[in-house]
Amino acid sequence: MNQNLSEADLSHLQEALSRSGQKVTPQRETVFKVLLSKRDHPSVDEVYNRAREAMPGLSLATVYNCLETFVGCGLVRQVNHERESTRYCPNLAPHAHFRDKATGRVHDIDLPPEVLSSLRSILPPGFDSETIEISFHGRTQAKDGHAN
Amino acid sequence: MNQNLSEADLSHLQEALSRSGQKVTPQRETVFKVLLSKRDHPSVDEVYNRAREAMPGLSLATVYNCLETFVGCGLVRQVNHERESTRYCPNLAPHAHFRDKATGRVHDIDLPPEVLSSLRSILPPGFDSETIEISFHGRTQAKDGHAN
DNA sequence: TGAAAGAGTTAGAATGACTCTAAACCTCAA
DNA sequence: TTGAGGTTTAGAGTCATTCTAACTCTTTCA
Ligand SMILES: [Mn+2]
Ligand SMILES: [Mn+2]
Ligand SMILES: [Zn+2]
Ligand SMILES: [Zn+2]
Repeated sequence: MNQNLSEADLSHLQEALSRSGQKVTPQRETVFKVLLSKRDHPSVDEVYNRAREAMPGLSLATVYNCLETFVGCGLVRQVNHERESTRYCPNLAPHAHFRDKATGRVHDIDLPPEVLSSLRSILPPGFDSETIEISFHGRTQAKDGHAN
Repeated sequence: MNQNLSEADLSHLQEALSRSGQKVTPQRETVFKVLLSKRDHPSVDEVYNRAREAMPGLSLATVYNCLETFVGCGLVRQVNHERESTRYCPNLAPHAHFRDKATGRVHDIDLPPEVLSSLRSILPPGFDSETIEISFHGRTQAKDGHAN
């Protein structure tokens, strides 16, 4: 949970921010690192709590601001399930989400191109989709075993 | 927007409610009728406003209660898009939702069985899904023409 | 050097969809 | 009649999120 952002991750951040005229700041680095180091779709509060370990003065408002900024420049995706609080996901590959009814945990489900296009194909003419959100809800067999 | 519930719709309501030990009431009939008569995925407030035309004394709390009851006995589905307020849908066939970026309107998109099963097939072993939610977000060509 | 500008951060207030509470209301069956 | 239990209701409460306005930091250039 410590260690700095890798050179590659930092330039990814740098790149995406400057593309929309914004700057890398210590707060943004910290929040981004939190998202990358444990990809369990944390809520704002979870991000806040984790980030404060590295940067105790960080405010909740800033965490909201950073996350909004990241979403705006395509660095992370928001994940919503029903009316629960919004979670954040730095996985930029096309994927669906599976929420485990029992634990509340959210898992990434890889979305193969052919499934994605079969989905697009159900849209009638005249419907141009920019984003698709797919979320499963159910149970997982408890053969987990790893921390995370 | 007036006219009573058809015999068939009323017994559908009756049936579903009694299956879970609950009763048909004038409020539930009114709210259910609102959902059936304009299937545009209204929010709670929209349902409330429409329902009060037929039943002026109806309270917002009761609308929340009725809708929760209907969801509980499988008469309607909740539809969420990002953090917007929850909308309600009486279409029980498997379908996805398309939200028009420009108008905010939500459209039903029919979901063929083969697409549904291709979706289920992306789940790794051990993941048992009870519900799938699919929502598109984008624009529609304005060749509408009908009221509703 | 030393304002001034502008982006970013912060604490706390405000918002709003939703949920809860407790009293009133109904219906039905002793 | 009475009362049990489901339903409805107004209003209070909750909580994630957004807004506001003051503060800080960095950059620009007189
Ligand atoms: Mn979702
Ligand atoms: Mn949705
Ligand atoms: Zn994800
Ligand atoms: Zn629908």
